[in-house]
Amino acid sequence: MSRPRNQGLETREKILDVALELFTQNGYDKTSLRDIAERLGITKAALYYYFERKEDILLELHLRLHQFGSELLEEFEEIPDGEERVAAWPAVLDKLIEFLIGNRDAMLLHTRNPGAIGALYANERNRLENEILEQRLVRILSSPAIPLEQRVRMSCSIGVITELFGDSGLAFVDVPVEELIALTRQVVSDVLRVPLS
Amino acid sequence: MSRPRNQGLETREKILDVALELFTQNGYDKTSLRDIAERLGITKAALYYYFERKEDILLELHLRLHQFGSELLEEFEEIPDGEERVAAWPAVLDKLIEFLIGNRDAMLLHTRNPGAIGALYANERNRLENEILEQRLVRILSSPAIPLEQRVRMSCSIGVITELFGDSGLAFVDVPVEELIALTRQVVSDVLRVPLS
DNA sequence: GTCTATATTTCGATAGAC
DNA sequence: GTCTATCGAAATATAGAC
Repeated sequence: MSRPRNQGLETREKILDVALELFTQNGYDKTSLRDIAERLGITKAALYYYFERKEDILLELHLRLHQFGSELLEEFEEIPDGEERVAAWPAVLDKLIEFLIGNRDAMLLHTRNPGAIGALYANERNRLENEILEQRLVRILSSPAIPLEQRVRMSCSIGVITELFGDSGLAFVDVPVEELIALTRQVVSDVLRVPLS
Repeated sequence: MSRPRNQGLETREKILDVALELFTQNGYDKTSLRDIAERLGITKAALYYYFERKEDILLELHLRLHQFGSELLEEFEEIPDGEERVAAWPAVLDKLIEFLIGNRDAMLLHTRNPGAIGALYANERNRLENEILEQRLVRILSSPAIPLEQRVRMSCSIGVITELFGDSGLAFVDVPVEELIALTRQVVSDVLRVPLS
């Protein structure tokens, strides 16, 4: 029967939601704290109760993706290097597709604000996590246990997915999502030269 | 024997060159007119002699790409719709690869400044040209004379190229450019399910 | 064509009342 | 938790001399 005490947390989440939308739509630099505040019906100053700096809002949105990437890599790294990883790669792509569908805005935020995201490197925790994630992916794609051509194809497969569910998707808006996914998986299969699950 | 009177034009070109570099490197919003002026050894105010507004510099850089895209589309549109266009698509990709290699900065300018580029939509001429170019590409990729799967593959092939010569190329810096191009063409060939020239 | 000087605007951030 | 009011910095843009 107690009145919910989490209004603060709700407001904080709303700030992040609105910020994600505006940062994605209009760009981080061109989105002022005033824009965010007005959308929420509060004032600019109120935002400073929840976030010390504007950058901290972007940072929190960014670190969410680290979580997904890290978990995905962790699963994959448990697989022995070489042929087994090549065989397991399609499953990684499936999970990536699923994630991109559910987080289009979050992905757009990054692809459309590389400068602002890059500035987050000033944050020590973020820089460290980024470097580790990149090293882990590059290590996977640089393995001598996998032929160069196959590694290029693994990289290309990521490109195909990000393209179709990113900018280029405009031409196929009429195609049902499920059919588009099926076609994507088919193309990815050809890129990897192995059938998907 | 007459002293060249085109110093103005040369300065104008230099402004565009420096602007392209700084916009690409540091972002459009984070590049001030002062930055550009100082690099050229002139003052901020002098820039206003050549360009009425900062945006006009970006606009001129942008419209250059319209030229390439329009010419590429024009060639392709002369080909009869259907099988013949499917057969001609690989040649389009070759030209695209060649262009991307020779204009990496110009491409980076766009991919890294979607907000600023998007703001150019306020310019009537630019908005018109953009819409026409997009319509022309969408029309090509929407043709009922080409099976859906093939059209998706045509779209994906663009994605593969932009990916490998864009962000994802980091993992293969040690691979010679020529070899990387060869591998790219091989993957593109698989995506399209036709051999490249 | 280029300069100095300045007007004007916008934004991130802070202080303090309620 | 939210507000009003304001500061300081930086950027775009303009005016007018040379």
